[in-house]
Amino acid sequence: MSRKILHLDLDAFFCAVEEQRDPSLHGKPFAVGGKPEGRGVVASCSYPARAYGIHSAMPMAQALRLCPDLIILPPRREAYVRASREVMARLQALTPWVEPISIDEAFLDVSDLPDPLETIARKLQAQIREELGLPCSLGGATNKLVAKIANDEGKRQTRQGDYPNAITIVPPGEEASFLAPLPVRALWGVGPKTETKLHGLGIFTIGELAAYPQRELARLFGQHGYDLVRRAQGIDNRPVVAERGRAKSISKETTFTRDVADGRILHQTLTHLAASVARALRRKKLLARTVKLKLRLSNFTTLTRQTTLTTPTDNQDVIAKTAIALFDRLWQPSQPVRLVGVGVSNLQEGWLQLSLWDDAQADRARRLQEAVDALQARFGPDAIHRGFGDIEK
DNA sequence: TCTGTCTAGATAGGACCC
DNA sequence: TCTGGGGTCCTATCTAGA
Repeated sequence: MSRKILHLDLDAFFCAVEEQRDPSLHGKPFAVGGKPEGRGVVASCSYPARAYGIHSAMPMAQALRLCPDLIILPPRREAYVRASREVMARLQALTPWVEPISIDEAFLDVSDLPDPLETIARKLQAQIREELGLPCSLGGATNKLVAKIANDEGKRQTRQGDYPNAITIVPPGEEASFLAPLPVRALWGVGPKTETKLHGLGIFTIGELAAYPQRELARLFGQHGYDLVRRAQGIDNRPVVAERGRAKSISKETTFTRDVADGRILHQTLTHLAASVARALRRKKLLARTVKLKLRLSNFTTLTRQTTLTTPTDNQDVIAKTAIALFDRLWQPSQPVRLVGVGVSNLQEGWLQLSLWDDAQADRARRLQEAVDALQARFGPDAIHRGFGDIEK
């Protein structure tokens, strides 16, 4: 018995939410994203804007050149998160097997429901449109990979200029033949680099990829080669996972409007980013052991440096000082910088040990730990070997 | 004490996704 | 000419310890 998997994608999601707030936007070319003068890019654009060749991730200045009348709206993330929660709640009411993959996409395993996939998809689409006023498209198949590609393909084939509201179902047994004529770029895991390499081998369609000797692809691409062939054949046994795991990393970065070569400004920016990362850690009740610095130079070269602390932290001073120390070792004074970023990884649940202590003990331990962190940030990770774990009550 | 081998973890960068 | 931000995963390389 084959599985019944749906992939749901909210059409031009940010724009659809903006249209709810201001219905006069309907039918007009508009985009949500950063300012054109501030190196901003398009996060989402309306379907009338797409008719001008505008697409997401395009620099806003370029979008404006393609469509001088383009209306530009700043992103309102909280509104999108609220709308997304409403949608996910509808999906979870239908089945517990819902895997959100981003703010506007989710997989559903509806194998337990008696109706055919297409009927389930139509009901869901109508419900989300009627109850929330949001357009969406769905793809259905026996696995996640084909459902997702079916949805992308269905949306691509609908008429331009309006929300696609597409529903595309691939019946069991037709996975490989559905995929075969599509370009390799349509396959998950094939980006610009892999696409170029595959073209170099004379592989342009998924069907050609599926028929290519697996051993040869494995030699050229390693494990990735095996995975590519299996995907090209429409094979994907991954389950729909209802619970998403804890975050593995948290990062904040910023691109300057103009490249910056002033060390003082760069240090200040790193301090602000570190504070923001620390706030995110505390909000999620997490501690991090690894601090990572990201630097992008004028020529778009991206450099990263990271270091692992002996004791995990959510202290903004420790994160800032560690990031700045990494930066000072990497950056040559007066070198223009396009972007700086601060990230943390190696995350663990925060302050679990303290749950057994009273408030005064917890407070003393916290202050002691912060002193340890500060010394470590100043003198390096090896400065103190007796960390939190050795502190006696 | 020195050297070689294996392994695990840390690090840096690349590719990809939305 | 231009290329955001926030993630995940993979690979190659280096290093420290057994």
